[in-house]
Amino acid sequence: MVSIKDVARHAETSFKTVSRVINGDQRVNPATRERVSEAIRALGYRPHSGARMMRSNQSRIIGFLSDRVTTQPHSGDILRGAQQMADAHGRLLMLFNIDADAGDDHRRRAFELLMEQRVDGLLYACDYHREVTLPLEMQQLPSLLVNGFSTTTALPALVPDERLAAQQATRLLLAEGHRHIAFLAPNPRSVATPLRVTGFHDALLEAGIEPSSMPVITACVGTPGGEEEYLVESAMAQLMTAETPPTAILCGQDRIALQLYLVLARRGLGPGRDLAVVSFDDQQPISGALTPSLTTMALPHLEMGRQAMKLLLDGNAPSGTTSIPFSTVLGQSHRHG
Amino acid sequence: MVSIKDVARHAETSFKTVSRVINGDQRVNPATRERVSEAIRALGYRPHSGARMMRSNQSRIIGFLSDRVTTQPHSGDILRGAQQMADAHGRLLMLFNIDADAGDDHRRRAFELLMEQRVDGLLYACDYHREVTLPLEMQQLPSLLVNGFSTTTALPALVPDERLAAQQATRLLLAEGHRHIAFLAPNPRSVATPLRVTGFHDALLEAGIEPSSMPVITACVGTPGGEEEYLVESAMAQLMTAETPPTAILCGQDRIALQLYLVLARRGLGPGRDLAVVSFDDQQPISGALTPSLTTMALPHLEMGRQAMKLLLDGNAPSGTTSIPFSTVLGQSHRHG
DNA sequence: AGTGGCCGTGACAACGTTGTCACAATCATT
DNA sequence: AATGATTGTGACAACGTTGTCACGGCCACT
Repeated sequence: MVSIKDVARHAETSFKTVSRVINGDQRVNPATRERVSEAIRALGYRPHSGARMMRSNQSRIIGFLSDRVTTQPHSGDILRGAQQMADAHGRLLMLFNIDADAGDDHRRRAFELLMEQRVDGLLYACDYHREVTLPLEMQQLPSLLVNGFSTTTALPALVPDERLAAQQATRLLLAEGHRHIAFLAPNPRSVATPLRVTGFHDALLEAGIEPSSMPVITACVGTPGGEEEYLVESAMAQLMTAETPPTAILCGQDRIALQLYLVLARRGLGPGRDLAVVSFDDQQPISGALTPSLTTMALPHLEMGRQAMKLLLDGNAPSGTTSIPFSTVLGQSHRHG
Repeated sequence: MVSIKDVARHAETSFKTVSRVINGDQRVNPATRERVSEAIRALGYRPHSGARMMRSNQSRIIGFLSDRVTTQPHSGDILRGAQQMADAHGRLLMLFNIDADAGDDHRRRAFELLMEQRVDGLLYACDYHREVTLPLEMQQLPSLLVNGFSTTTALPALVPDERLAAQQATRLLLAEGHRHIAFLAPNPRSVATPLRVTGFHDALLEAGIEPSSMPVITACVGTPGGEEEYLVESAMAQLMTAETPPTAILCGQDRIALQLYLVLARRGLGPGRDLAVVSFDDQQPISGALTPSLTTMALPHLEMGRQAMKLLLDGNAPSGTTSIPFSTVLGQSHRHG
């Protein structure tokens, strides 16, 4: 492999001067600089990151510990956002994925391997919004938690603003004139669920509606991130036979919305025509395939990834947990019937 | 940061002996070895990958160039599989994602950055099965293409066996006794489409059915991997009013199956009851949420990732393009009505 | 007892880079 | 014209590790 000394020989100068050119040092004669640049091109020289790392004592690498991020389809955007921002700051990403069945020692080993790479910082990303127990060693270097929170460490964390998203989604339906809105709530074992219910209620209160008068029905049970079962059929049967059936349904997640579309189709009802539907998450395979197009609150995965990396690199992450707003994807399904 | 010399001082030996212990050299007195191990633990020593890299002239890092892999939800499993296998072989993964809007120079820069890291090998993964033009420089080091193929370079490549999957899916329906099967074909601009049609026809021929007697209708148009539109409603209208309507539908992808479920629901028909349905891809958000459960041919993303990494590390990748079989996910939807 | 081989250990150089210091040449200042 | 500052350049050490070589001590042979 061609080194800085080979370049120096070719450009007939000292290897130190070559180093200066590479690092953009101004105090180099333009003519010399040109000779050196030419030699670099001619020889196809590439700086050796290992040597640089040793001298400068920093790697310009950020570790990305992904807690099953690639398992759940849509959260991969966290990774994408982080990578975008890392690249914009001239950093590289070293990825280590931890699978569901992995124990605590596996995670510790992953951490250890990244430390051996002398990563300048560490992002720990979860597949879905939940609590995690982190290796305490993570506090040894600049670290940030994405899409999760930890009560055992004081690391800064970024999570989606579930409450606000629910509030905004509900406002959307209220603005269309709906006064009878049901919430098909997601898995009660998910941390997002109570927050989304709160947001739902907050919006109702704003509009002067008594929250307890609006039905909240659990439409998904099972293990979050694992095997889940949907109860949309029975929930809708219950709702539609009530004294005052809802004119709008807030679905706790896109999978529930998908089920709802099917139930409505079987009943000859059209979303956005006979019944307004708004959902959460914006899981592309679903939201991109449903017709009429689904109005959904998109999880800010990309944005969380970007922000997390930015905060990490700027070194000014606020301690504690920061909530990132969802973005609203307007489809046809929330329209008034 | 604590170095090998600090450990040596603490263990009262030479730093060379410490190096031997770290690298598992057998010719070290057990007592000394124990003293050194103890010192390593006590001081929290971690080998410096940069220094090792420089001496040994290899990084034990594999570059992963992802051509929008994290954009399309389900293909992230390629990354996951590659990481699993890399870890099993004591390698780390350096990730670089190229976004859709990025030009050729962006890709070349990504390659250059990975080369500066002195990666020992390179995986180039595509978000969906398609042709790519690769930077020719990739032939400078062991590289492998995953989920795509290149006609401009001779790099080994792994792709899903679309033809076989379609053949197997069709056999499944034939085994249930169906003799009138329609294929709702995916995007004609996708490379998978003609291969899946061929597999469909191969299975029909095996069963002694004239392929041209079975309808193949395009049910998805637009830009593959981008904005797509589905034509399932009209396709089904056409099929169900035909002289001999099909008793089974082969859906070219899960998104089409999702649409089909909706169309059938509106017509009061049940998949797996009134009409058999088999699909492709196993996009979890869809296949995991549909009821009755969808029988679908799962894209071998995880397996391709694992195999690609294994072939790369073993250094015996067969030249040319290798097809990897799908796996069959049996649900209820393919049952006989 | 003398010879050869093995075992455990250490001295030293080298990998490719950057930081520190120094030096000569040029320029601006007194 | 002498002095000081600046500019361009190079010599050298150092980062943390591993490969090469060599050395002393012990054992098993002749």
